[in-house]
Amino acid sequence: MTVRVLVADDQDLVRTGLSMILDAQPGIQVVGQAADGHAAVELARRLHPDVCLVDIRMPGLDGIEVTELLAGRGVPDPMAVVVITTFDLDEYVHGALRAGARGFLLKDAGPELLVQAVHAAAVGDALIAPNITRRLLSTLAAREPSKRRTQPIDPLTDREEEVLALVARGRTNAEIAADLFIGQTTAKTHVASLLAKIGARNRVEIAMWAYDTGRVGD
Amino acid sequence: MTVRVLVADDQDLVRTGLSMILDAQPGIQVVGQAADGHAAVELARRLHPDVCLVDIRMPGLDGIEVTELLAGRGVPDPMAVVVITTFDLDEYVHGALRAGARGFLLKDAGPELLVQAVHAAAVGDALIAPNITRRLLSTLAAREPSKRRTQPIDPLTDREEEVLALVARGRTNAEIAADLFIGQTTAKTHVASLLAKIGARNRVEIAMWAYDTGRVGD
DNA sequence: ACCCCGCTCCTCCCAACGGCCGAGGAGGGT
DNA sequence: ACCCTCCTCGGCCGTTGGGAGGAGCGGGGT
Repeated sequence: MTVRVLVADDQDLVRTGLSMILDAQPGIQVVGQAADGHAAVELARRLHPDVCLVDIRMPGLDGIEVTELLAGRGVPDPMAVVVITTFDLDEYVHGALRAGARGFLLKDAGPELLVQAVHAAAVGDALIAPNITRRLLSTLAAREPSKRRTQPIDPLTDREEEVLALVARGRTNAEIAADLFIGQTTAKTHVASLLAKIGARNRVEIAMWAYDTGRVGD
Repeated sequence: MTVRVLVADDQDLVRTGLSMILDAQPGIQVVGQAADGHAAVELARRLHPDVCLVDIRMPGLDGIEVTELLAGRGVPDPMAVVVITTFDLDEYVHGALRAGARGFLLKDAGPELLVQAVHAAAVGDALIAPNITRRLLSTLAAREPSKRRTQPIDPLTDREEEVLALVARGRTNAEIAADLFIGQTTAKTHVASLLAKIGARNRVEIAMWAYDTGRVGD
């Protein structure tokens, strides 16, 4: 049950350093090393390691592109990729996580964190360095403050919620009627109720409200 | 430079257990314990601990409400709150993080993780349990895949971008015309171009597209 | 000089939308 | 029994939206 790891970093010292740290750990075995992105992808596909530890700055393919290829959406057999970098840049973090990374570390992190991140990735979990997590949380929180802003006013009925979802998806009254097996008149009635309750002037404002309150688009 | 911690949990055994784990740690001192939400808030405000460790399930105020009061937006002197729970529910996680938590742990986590989370919170960082991070990442990734999905097709002109923004905000053609100092006919022309370029069937779909591609709502 | 493109504006037409009125039936609460 | 809410549906009517034409003007590129 040892975790098989592939280490990819273009700096020889860093790469061997990381490998030694991991290899010294019981339960972890470094099965391959790569010095550039292309080699990393090729090795990963050949060795099928449990976890790939990849640096962002690499010649050829950078770490994010490697992650995209190994763990991105649409990849048939996604692998666990932990991204590591020297530079604490938001674009790196977002890029890596969007690409499907199962972990993100800075090189100034301690060895314990590295080991924990590898183990977490191996079992399908993900570990992000605490100093990065903090900023991630603030952007995360800033992104969804709503849900209370315009909500206090109204309890929507079940039917209205259904209609709301359809309106917010751009369906016409006729389509809504067909989807819900009701007459268009009824569909119009529900839409009218929504307009009144939400205080919207047209269905686009209904859609906006749905997005802002998180009822759609999540 | 010891970290002063407040532990809040309604279960006596768990609370004292957590306290003992932390107190046994060099550099960490438990300065207070609370068995319900109200006591936690009151104690926290009196003792000003460096980190508050709060359970979610508590009588009176639950952990999320406590977090909101101690670290929420609008709080003058926000404190570092680490939330801990037995139940791995998405609503808990989102609620806690939105409330301003600087950490999130499950009770089945190891003592090391707890200690690391406290230290991270103390210095302003945040640590989230790996098994939670993983799901957090997937919802995070699912939320912003766009920006590429429907974009490849069309370069919008400057004017169209302006009209797009207004359409997505629910303005009528007449209002758009007034805002941009153009005739409504022209406004309609731009909207028609948008419909064609984006492939939308009505202005709600234009608004949807605007939200999905991140041109509005960020 | 030319053409292409973006911005502007026009007309005609019909479907969709939204406001306004009313009304009946099912279900829960008192 | 009564009331109240929700869901269902009808008609009328003015406004808005969206499709299909065409057209003039200015700037940049060849």
